[in-house]
Amino acid sequence: MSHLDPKLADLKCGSCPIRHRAVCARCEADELQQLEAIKYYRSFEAGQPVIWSGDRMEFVASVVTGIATLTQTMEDGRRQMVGLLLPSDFVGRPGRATAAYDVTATTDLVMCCFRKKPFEDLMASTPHIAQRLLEMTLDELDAAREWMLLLGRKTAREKIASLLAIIARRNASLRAANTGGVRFDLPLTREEMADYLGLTLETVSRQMSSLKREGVIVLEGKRHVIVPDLDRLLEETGDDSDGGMLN
Amino acid sequence: MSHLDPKLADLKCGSCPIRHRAVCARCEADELQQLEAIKYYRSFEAGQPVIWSGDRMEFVASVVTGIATLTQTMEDGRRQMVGLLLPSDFVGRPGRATAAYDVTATTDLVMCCFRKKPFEDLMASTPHIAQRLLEMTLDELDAAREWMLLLGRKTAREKIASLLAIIARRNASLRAANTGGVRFDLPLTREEMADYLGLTLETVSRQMSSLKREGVIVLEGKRHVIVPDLDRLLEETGDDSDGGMLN
DNA sequence: TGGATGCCTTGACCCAGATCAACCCTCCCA
DNA sequence: TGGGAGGGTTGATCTGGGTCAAGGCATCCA
Repeated sequence: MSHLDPKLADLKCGSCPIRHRAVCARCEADELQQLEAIKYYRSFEAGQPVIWSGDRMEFVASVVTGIATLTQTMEDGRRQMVGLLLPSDFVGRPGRATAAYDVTATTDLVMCCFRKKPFEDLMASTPHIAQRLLEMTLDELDAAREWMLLLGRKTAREKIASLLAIIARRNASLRAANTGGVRFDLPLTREEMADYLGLTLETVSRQMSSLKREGVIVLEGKRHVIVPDLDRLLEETGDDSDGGMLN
Repeated sequence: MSHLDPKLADLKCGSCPIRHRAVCARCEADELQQLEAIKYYRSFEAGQPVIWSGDRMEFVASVVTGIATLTQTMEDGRRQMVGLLLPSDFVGRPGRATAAYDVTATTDLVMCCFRKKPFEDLMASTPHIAQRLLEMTLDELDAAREWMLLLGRKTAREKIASLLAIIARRNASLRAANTGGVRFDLPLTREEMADYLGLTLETVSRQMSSLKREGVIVLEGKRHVIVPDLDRLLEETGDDSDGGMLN
């Protein structure tokens, strides 16, 4: 769930036909060749499960296009989303045999998979890859910790604003013409938003309505969001105004 | 905040006088020698800050003895603890110049520090170290995600029980004589527990009283906890009964 | 063309946990 | 030897967000 670094995202990876930063960034010819040999693509339709918690997991992968979610479920059905995988994000854990979370495609999804065993071997012999993965994992850890603050201490309104701000940031390219605003499609249903934010879907709906009523956002249909003034939205998140001090 | 692996924790690391698994586990003679050259110890008294969010951070480190916390604070003072560092846990991020969280010693604390720049150089030349760090970071990420479920979906009582269970697990060696129980000292004040669990200190106190009233725990003084029946406590956590399926 | 299904909204009510406040205990040191 | 600071408990009350329930609006097929 690390935030996209545009420089890395735009690296075209040698002969790899699709842009993604997961493992290829900075990779050199022979490493790349070895990666090519063990990689394959899989696609999923919106709504399909990628893997269930506890299943054997024979690969690690990175998202090429589309969006997937990681969720945990308690026996009584309470659900908490613990990660949102956007293009270039990585799933799977070298050294672990089974999946720890349910992974689901929320939109149509293409993933670039690497068979786990050869990937691990490759990692042992090429320090670049372990270092790159370490970097990405540390980004994810930071994102998870930011999310802990949200879950533990923010109000419902701040949670919604924070989620919108994150999606807006990842879609920063889609600026509304010549204004300080942004527009984007929500990739999540109200229920999925609730699962991510530790709320109920009714509360999500009410807070969206409230932000709309007060002009912080404009809704076109249920899913398309226009943020006329990004700073106004950021004020609602409860975060430090300076946007964080990562790196 | 990864959970202690007793096997690794007990590795005595070559000439390193103090047991900790942070970087030394499995290390070989020359790597070790290089690590030795850049390491030094620092100690802190209970309550002292180790570093503030935003400060320059010239080292990475692992906890040798004692307990430290990672916390985030919002401008209006709301606080959320995002990590609990127990002996053998690692702090700091190669490749980042400033600290992202407040780090505080909650008990007397000894840390084994490595100067950052030479540590990064060493990491670049010795794949073991990056891989070891990756493994540890993935453990922390899992722990963070488990905590997200707690913060987002568990009740106050389940949160308290979960925290007690985690501390009990890390102190599994201190089993109460010949019973299925465990005893340990709480390393946190009620307020720190609250900051960790996303609650207020009053709620923490009330739930502790309630667990005590119902015999799930016995309190000797404010801080010493006896868990007469660990399974009974685990039932209160809301978690899957099978204790998770890590690895 | 009409109902069924999925997704979303809104209202009425309730309750877990926050807030506000009083008080207790223990340790410290003036 | 007393008072004050730090930590903890408990009670009374309030409220944000959960729960329950009704209905709206697309889209999809029969």
